[in-house]
Amino acid sequence: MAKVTLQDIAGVCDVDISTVSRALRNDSRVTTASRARIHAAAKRLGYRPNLLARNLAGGSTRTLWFILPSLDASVDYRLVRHASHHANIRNYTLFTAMHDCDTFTSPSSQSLDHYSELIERAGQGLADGAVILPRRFYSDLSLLKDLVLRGFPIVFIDNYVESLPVPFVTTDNQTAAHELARRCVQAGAREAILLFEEQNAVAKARLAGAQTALRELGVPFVEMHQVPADWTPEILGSSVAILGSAQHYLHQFAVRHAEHLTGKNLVFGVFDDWLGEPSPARTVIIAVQDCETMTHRAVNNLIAQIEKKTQEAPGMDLIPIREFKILSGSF
Amino acid sequence: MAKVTLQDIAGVCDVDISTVSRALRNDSRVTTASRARIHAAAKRLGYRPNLLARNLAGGSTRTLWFILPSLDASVDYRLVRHASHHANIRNYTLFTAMHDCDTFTSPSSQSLDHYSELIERAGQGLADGAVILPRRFYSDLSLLKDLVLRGFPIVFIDNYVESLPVPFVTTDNQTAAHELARRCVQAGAREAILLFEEQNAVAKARLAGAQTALRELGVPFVEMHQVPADWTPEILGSSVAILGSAQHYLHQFAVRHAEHLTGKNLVFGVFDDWLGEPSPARTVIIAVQDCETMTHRAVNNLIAQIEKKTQEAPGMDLIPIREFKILSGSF
DNA sequence: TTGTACGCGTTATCAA
DNA sequence: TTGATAACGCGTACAA
Repeated sequence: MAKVTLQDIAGVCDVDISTVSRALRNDSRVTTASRARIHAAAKRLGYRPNLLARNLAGGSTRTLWFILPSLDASVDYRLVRHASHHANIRNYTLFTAMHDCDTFTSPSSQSLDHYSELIERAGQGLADGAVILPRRFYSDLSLLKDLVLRGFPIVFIDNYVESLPVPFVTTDNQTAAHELARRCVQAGAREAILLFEEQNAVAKARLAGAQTALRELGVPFVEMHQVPADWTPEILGSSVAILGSAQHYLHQFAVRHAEHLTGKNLVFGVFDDWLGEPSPARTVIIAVQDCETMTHRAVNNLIAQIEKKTQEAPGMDLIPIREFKILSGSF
Repeated sequence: MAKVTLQDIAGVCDVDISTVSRALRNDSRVTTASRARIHAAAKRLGYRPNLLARNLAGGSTRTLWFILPSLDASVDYRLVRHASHHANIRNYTLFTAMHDCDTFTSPSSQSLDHYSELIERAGQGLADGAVILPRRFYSDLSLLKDLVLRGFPIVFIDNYVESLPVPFVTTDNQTAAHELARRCVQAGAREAILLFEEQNAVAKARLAGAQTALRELGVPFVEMHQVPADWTPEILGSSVAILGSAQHYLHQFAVRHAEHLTGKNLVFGVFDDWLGEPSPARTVIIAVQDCETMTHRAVNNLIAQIEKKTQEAPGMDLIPIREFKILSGSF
């Protein structure tokens, strides 16, 4: 790895290092002749600018980080994809940093360490700002709080941490779940099972939306995080809707209670994605989040913070669902 | 974003900047007293070391890049996860860089630009080495070739580019597909449809393995990338195996030919993952790649190149399948 | 149009 | 044990 520097080129071309620097940046104040000569020499020697040095001198990296726990849900990947796209448009490079990557031997502690380390590094000059997707509540918010207080540009996406004055953009989950539940009933369901957990803001909003819709429609439902003691699957009627945040939860639940669900007329209501056949449901209704708009808003807000150096008014940016898809079996 | 530097701390504590540097790195040659004083001041002022400067001075970033087109297949995510884990163990930080993130308006050119940009940046001081997953054949290999020739440490994973002398690690796809086909026949299939494309090394190896197995067992098959002109789905018998690289391809094929497949006794053979019920198949046999071993080998090889500064003997490291899973329907 | 000199923040090598 | 000083590679006012 012989590293070629501006100095080396300067030596070969017999000019000063600063002339080389200007020539390679196509500064108009350099003779066309020597500019060509210098470019040729640079190419011949295999010169590559050192980004560390350039960023250190320039005071900016034009780099953003997208910090999130994992990429195992396809919606996460879609967010990263679109965020990267919008960052590129604004002439920034976006890097993905995941902090649940290291949860093999000792899940909780390792993961927390890795999370802290990322938050820590974000403010150490490697990035100009960060989009953060906080999937759960972190026990230790001090590092994040420090970062915010020091004025490091941050935008939350999808989920948020209530106690921090940071702008965030998320789906209007309550309205989305309301509509999703309504459509499930419209598709024939006469009772419903809600699989939304209560532990994060997103699921909480979805639970609230679905509850409201079902109450308005007079459709009875149970929530699986607080199953009534006397409830057994046997009391189910023949037309049931099951709503949850991801295929994973619905399928797991269906398999576990397969004996009671077989033969029923099932409608699944889910967010973002469904792979394969709807089975055992007759129909799957999918609420697809608008990842493109979400990331567009998030990245623009972040860059505004960076370039204007002024914190955007922190607040919630609620994005509507992009579309509702209906999936019916082919067999 | 008031940036606090060593200089600021030095001013407050009335010592030299180099003493501060040593104190904060817990160098034993600093008085316990002043070390405490300096640490306190650093904490009070909210000092964060600038990683750009540190890496520039130190000549190394202890950072690896995992460059890949996308993360839409779950196996990709698993590779990144494990690679990050192994990098952390060796005290490196691994970043994920995707180059198909930018394929919305003008797929081919944009994506190529982004790919080139990443390859270019990898060698510009931001990383010490890179694990590269080349999903397809890139039209322009010159940048990559340059990087290799300049001695930048690289390891290919999963797929590879034949003309480059770079070590790579991949699954023993031929043996895997051979076994997968054998198991499908064992599960009752009397003929087979192979959906492996011919365009990349991985699929080619899988195709070859499956072909060999089926010939050995005397089971007739068709390849869907070169369907015989006179072939129509109607000639299918009642027990058919369909083999492909991912759920996506199998399901798409099944839906397209639903009318001819309904009622048949189907066995699916697939790699890595299957979400939801096997429907329309009776059984899905899944060949799960050993991502942990693959990334372990790749990262270790990469770090060996970096630290010993000697190119490891380039060659193919073939990893066996981790396990074969069998998925049967619950309904 | 080109060269000089300094700054970016940190580490490391000398003296003292 | 500490302080001065030189790298690290590049950008850029300022002077020539």
